[in-house]
Amino acid sequence: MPQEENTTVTRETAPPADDRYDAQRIESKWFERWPQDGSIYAAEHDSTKPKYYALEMLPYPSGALHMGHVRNYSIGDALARYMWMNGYNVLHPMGWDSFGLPAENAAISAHTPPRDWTLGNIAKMKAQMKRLGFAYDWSREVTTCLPEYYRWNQWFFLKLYEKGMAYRKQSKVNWCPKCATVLANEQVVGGCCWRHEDTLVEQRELEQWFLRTTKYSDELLSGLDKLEGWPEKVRTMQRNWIGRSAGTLVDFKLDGAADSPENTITVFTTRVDTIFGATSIQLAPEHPLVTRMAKFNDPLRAQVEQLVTEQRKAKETGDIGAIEKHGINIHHFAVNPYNGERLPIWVANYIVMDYGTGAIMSVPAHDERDFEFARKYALEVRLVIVPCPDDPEETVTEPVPPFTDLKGSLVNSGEFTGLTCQDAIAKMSTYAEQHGFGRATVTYRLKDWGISRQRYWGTPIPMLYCEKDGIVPVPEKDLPVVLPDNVDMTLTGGSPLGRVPEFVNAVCPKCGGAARRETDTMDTFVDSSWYFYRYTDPHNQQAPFDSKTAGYWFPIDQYIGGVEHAILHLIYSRFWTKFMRDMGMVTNDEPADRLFTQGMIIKGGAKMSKSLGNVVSPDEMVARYGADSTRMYTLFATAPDRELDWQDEGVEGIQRFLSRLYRVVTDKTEPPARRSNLPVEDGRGSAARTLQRKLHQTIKRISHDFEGRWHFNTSISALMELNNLVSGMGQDISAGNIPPEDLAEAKRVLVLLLSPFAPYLAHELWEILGEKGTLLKASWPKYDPELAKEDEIEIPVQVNGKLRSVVVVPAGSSEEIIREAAMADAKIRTAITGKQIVKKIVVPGKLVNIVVR
RNA sequence: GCCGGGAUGGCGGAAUUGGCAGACGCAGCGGACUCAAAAUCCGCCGGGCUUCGGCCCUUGGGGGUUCAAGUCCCCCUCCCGGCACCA
Repeated sequence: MPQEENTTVTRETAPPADDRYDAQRIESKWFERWPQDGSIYAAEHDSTKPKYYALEMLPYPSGALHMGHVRNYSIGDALARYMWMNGYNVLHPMGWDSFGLPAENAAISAHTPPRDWTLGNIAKMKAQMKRLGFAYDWSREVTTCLPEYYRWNQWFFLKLYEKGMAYRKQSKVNWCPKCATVLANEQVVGGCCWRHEDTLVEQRELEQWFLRTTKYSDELLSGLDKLEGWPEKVRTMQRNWIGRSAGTLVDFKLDGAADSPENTITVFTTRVDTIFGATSIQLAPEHPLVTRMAKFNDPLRAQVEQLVTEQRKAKETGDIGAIEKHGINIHHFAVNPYNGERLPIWVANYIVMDYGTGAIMSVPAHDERDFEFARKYALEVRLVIVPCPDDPEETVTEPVPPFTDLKGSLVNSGEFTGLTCQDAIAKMSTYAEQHGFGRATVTYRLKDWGISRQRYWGTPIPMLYCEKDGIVPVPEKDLPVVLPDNVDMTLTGGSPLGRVPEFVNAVCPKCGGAARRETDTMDTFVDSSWYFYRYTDPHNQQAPFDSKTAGYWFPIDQYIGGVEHAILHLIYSRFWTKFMRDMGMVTNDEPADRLFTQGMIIKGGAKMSKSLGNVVSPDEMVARYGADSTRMYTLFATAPDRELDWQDEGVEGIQRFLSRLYRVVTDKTEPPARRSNLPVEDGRGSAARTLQRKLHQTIKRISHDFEGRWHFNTSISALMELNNLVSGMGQDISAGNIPPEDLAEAKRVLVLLLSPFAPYLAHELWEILGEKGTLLKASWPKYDPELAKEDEIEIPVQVNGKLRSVVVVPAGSSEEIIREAAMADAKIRTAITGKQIVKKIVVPGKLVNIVVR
């Protein structure tokens, strides 16, 4: 075919650019038009409007956004936009959790200074966020690795130190050999490092800085009950983590030894009521008494060491719950202070040192583990609890051990015989206290937070060590202690900062003599524990933030992020808020009123990962389908809290939908000047009424989704239904069955409802419709419940619970009318012919069921 | 072992209070447009039977409550997440 002809054909058939939805054209146009600093999304300083603080968890600047981020931020952005349209003064900020190990690793492998690497990544990711059209006020951007921010970490550390909430202690700590640093308990997952899931964590003895999180153990726990806007799952995880356990401490004296603290074994038990059934004492292999006794006893030491090794191995591999119980009888005895009985002391592999006191009383009759152990070594099983039946008539039979039920009463228990278990626990604890050999106590799994890290890329801990004055805090006026540049990062052990003399060598502020700087840096979870307060007052030079300003914005109305932070970040943040409250900096008890945890994204049944090669890149999706389609798909594929199974074809589907919507809104078909079929009375024929009803129903559904369940997948379905209806009404429109103002209203509403999900296209269409005001602050449409109601409804008619017909009646019809309509229906008459009607169930507005025999 | 969440067409999922199971989308099939293809538009689309009127089965499995169960109750299987000899 000749070249010229071909060109002509193309010109004639290809529609002008504006007639087709062209995501790239529209998105680049609006990208240029929206200010780069996000100033159109700025919160108002002084506002009579109600406030709304919408917050998404800030990312670590790894170099590129992944789909999980896109999902997280698409949810938050839709919410923020919805709130703006509802007239709220919205705070919607973003920042960078930018300290941390990957920057150091990059420095080693790519010879790029951590700072350059990090800031470069931030620039890339910020550009991605802007391209995706997220509505952030960038003037409030917080970057935790900059001195403007981390100086306040140091300031907080000084305050914590002043209040005795930060302290230094020597202790066994978790050490990840790959990270070459200490980890908090929260960062150890199944015995392995949270960042290196194949690397076992070692135990090392080190001097560390700790924050006294345990001061708030009780409040952190009880506060969970009030956090009704948090997922039950997260609250349960935190409860488990805090691990409160009420029990009794009981001192057992070593038989035949001098009366001294070292010769006392304190056991922790939640069931002191069973103590008359104790037949041995079990110690953890690492218990101090065991260490002492084994010191000059080589055979025993060898045996104990084996138990220790075995226990550690089991702990590391996570099988501690499954190891076979065994132990060693060390041929010493302890005295039960309640009855003076001598109990043999054993060392057992199922007793761990880091819970309770590392010593238990073994009650085989009333504890499954003790029972298992006792059976192996043929130890005595002595019943001291019998069941209390609910029905007093029931005869009490002797239980089969191990009987662990708390619904029982005591037997063979001296003066406590006859008491119920609950009563006995209280009375026996008091008894122990009165006689000086024990007391009621509460233990927690939650430990103080070790924050020292032997790494470079973190906040320097503002402390000095002076030969003369000991530990001396850096004076507030000398903050920030700036992280030096040009630090050798190669992994030779010890803190990299320790190899920078200009940093280490300092002057003692007390005596003016030489002092050494602390060379450890802070755990990066310190940074994220309070960053959201800084957003409210990001440029403050005098304080982390102004209390009044924070008081206006806090608590966060909605916090959105991944469930992987359910424990770590969210417990530390709650702790920090409580500390700041007690300092008088804030008045709220909790940082966030409501929390939402979005589901993971998977592809082909597996988590996206480089090794599986199933990673979907946001950049690629945006280039291929546009930001609107990409974002909208993450909301459409499933409800936001569920796992999302990624399918590229699904994004195409959304793109097709946006194309159809574009066509519907830009369609120029005008109704004829003279209207034909419009009834005079109510001004609306059935087609017009159908459109009107659907319009109001759609506004209702989407508004409800925002206010309640957040099932944006059904919001988008509703939008599709509305769009399908309008696009199928071409004939009615050209025939003049739809009043032009109704059609215009439908298009307007369609664009308004679209805007939280697909802001680029919505802005383009808003302009095409000739709307003047900014879409961002246009009013969210209101629905009229009357107009949303159906005029006629279909009532299914069942016979014996099986669908046999459907009758149409006016909405709101009485039971009587519906019954008659059902009975008059031909199909129903056939179905019930020759049968006896037993019952007719008519549920107005719902259905009819005729029961026949 | 304990706690939480889940299982619905070929696929992702809907069904808000016990009331027509399968909305919406994807894939597939058929048709229109086209020389053709893509794009777009229209129609069909859980399974089985059918005399084409319909009939029967179907929400992981088994039992129950009810006129009526995906939804409530009891038992069981599997999957995901958390905790775990926690004394």
